[in-house]
Amino acid sequence: MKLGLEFYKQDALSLAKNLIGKILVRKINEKVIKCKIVETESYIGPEDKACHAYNNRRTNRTEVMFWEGGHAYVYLIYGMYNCLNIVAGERDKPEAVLIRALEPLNEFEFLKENRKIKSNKLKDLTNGPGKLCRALNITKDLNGYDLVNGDELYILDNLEDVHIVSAKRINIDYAEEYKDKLWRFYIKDNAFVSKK
DNA sequence: GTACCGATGTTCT
DNA sequence: GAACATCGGTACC
Repeated sequence: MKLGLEFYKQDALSLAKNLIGKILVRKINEKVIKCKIVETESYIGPEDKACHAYNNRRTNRTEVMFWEGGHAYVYLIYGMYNCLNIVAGERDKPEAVLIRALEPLNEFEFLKENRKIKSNKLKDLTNGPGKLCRALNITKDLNGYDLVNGDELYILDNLEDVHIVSAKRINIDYAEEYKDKLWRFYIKDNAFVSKK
């Protein structure tokens, strides 16, 4: 069953944990690509120095984080890669959950064609935030997309039991006392997690 | 296996 | 002009 508005209205920390194990669905033309979410990170403005919306910084880029939960926040990083976030919580509270890694469940050939890399390992297709966006053709066109009412990108519930562990977030050394927060979550021993 | 490096563009100082 | 929530290739163990 598709996750509804109430699910996305929880705070980013709970949402990051509760998104683990859920099924991300990407519809492109007639293809319906399904992937299990195996790794996430919380970004909680205005207090979090690692968050783009730290100190309530509200710009064209961060605007979507201020929207109601259930929207996609997609931004460009290092000039080459897009990153997909799920906006959490209430309107005017800038919180989001970064999707860091996915486990593909179908359409493996489609994902591989999008990635254009030498590796033949399935896990190399989606074990990082920039990689999974390229594999699923997620670009800034989807920034602000409505995951509750849209059908090109949405998330399905999954009742499967998962063993979640928490860890420090990745590559935010500039965030001072917030860099060591255990705001990253992933499925223990899952091969598709980006970093142990 | 690890280490380094370049690619690339938007945002903010 | 610098920084940046990254990645893939190459070089070397």
